Amino acid sequence: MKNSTKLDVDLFENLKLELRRGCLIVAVLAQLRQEHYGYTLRKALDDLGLAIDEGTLYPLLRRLETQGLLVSEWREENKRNKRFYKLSRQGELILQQLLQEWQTINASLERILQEA
Amino acid sequence: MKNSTKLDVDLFENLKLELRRGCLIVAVLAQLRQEHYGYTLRKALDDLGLAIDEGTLYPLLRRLETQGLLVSEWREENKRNKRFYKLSRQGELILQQLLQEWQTINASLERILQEA
DNA sequence: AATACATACTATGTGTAACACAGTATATAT
DNA sequence: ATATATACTGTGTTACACATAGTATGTATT
Repeated sequence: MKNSTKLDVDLFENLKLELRRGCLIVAVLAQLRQEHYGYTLRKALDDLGLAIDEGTLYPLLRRLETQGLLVSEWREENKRNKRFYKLSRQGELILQQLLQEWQTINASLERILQEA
Repeated sequence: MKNSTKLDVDLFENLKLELRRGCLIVAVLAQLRQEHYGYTLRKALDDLGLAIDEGTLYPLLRRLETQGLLVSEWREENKRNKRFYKLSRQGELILQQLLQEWQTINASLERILQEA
């Protein structure tokens, strides 16, 4: 029968996804300091423990390119066409700022955890 | 004239908000190991460097209660009625899991950053 | 040579939730 | 009497993830 919608999905899974969401953007930007294309980028993140669905990663890449953080090139490699992405100049700047924010958040969370 | 929509808002601000979003949930849950009401919870988070808009915090609290992670009580204190929230049993469990996930993400991000 | 599987990306619909903005209301200070 | 801080509620818009499905080519297997 299996009639599962987003509603039945395990509550913790959803919260975990929400927690990852913002972090994934940082992870993607950081990875793209070196050129990658979607498929291997996804594998790389997966290996690092940051699994991301195709239907999430590809739209994210396009969105980040639209926002000017990435630049891409459609190129042939090993007889196959692939879209290669890498960080733009602006992307580098934003990445640095986001990493700083990340530190701040980390510090805040650690302070909260020490409270109780 | 001022015709600002979400689109004109500074790009970095949006990304920062996205990064915070998931973390805020963890921060809120962690803070609510001790009872708080909305207003002081917000101030506390603000002091920790995790500023959150009223229009974001209150709906979040209601949502987390609906999901069973928080329990609340409408009570008078200093001649004013306030809604006091605290972590439920299930909330404690979820918080522990989310903190674990947080460690994992942190470790992954650090590995990425060491790469280049 | 046919089939299956891995690779690689695209397209569309739906649901959720943040955020902007505005509103309600009481206590305290000036 | 008025302003300000406190404390919460309500509504609409926008944006994005995720689910799902589709397209298409290369390589390995039988």
